[in-house]
Amino acid sequence: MLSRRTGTKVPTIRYYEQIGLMPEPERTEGGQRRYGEAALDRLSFVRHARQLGFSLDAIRELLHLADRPDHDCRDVDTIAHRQLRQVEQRLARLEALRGELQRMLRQCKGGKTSDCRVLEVLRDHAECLDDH
Amino acid sequence: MLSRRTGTKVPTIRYYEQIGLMPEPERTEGGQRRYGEAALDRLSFVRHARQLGFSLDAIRELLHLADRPDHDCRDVDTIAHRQLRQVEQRLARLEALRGELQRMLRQCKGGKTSDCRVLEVLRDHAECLDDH
DNA sequence: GTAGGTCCTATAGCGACTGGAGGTTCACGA
DNA sequence: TCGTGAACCTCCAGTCGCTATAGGACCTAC
Repeated sequence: MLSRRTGTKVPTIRYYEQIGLMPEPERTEGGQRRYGEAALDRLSFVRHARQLGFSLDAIRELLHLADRPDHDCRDVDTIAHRQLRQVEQRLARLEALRGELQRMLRQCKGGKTSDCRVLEVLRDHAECLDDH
Repeated sequence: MLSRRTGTKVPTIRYYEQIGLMPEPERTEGGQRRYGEAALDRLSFVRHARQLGFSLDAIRELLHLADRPDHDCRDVDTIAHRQLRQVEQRLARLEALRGELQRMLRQCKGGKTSDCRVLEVLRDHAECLDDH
């Protein structure tokens, strides 16, 4: 049910429950979980934050803050900014990698692996432009 | 020694040995590892490829090809191109995330968490521009 | 009543390391 | 030659965020 309505695999929901991100739901007499609307909202929140790249720890903080409506929202802002900075750092790094890979591939003229430029670049770090 | 000369932690080298990326080196009488130049070169190659984002499996293939000097270098090219494509995909995804995070943060005007725009966006996926 | 699909728990695995415990060996200085 | 301290040894557990499997129990519809 919950699984299908949020596109989340069952073991994932189980996992969230285990680490305390999702509350333990009611059970039928036979022991199967039955979820309410609140659980659906919470799971949607978690999944969406995950898609935006937030860590489960960050999401735990966000949920904690969302449960305190009177709290100043500055803390939420801080977490989101932190996440943005992380994304920007990863972007910068990946852009550098892309450049290096492209440069490496441009130099390849075919032939034997013995004079393959790609392998040479990998062998000799000094040939790199940026110091990853 | 090897650890310091390549900036690789000892357990990491141990791990590479365990999964067969690094050969088992000679040992002293007391059982301690002693590495030669070949091991240094190989480890440098691995580390550099890792820094360029290649998976250990891809690196295994690359090493395999590097050991066959007469082989056509097209296979090397293929692996590097695959890697480039992966980097480009990750870049595209991260750029979308950055946009969404920035948009979310621009809307925040401070105040209580109860009307925090950031939390609202997380709650309501429909507010998102792209369908991550 | 029974067939099927979904659910249950528990456990192990992924990639690529990292860290710790508890003990051994090596290199260097006196 | 001995002592000391650093670096090594093996083995195992943990990280993150799931995912998969095995071997059952249950629930719903016909």
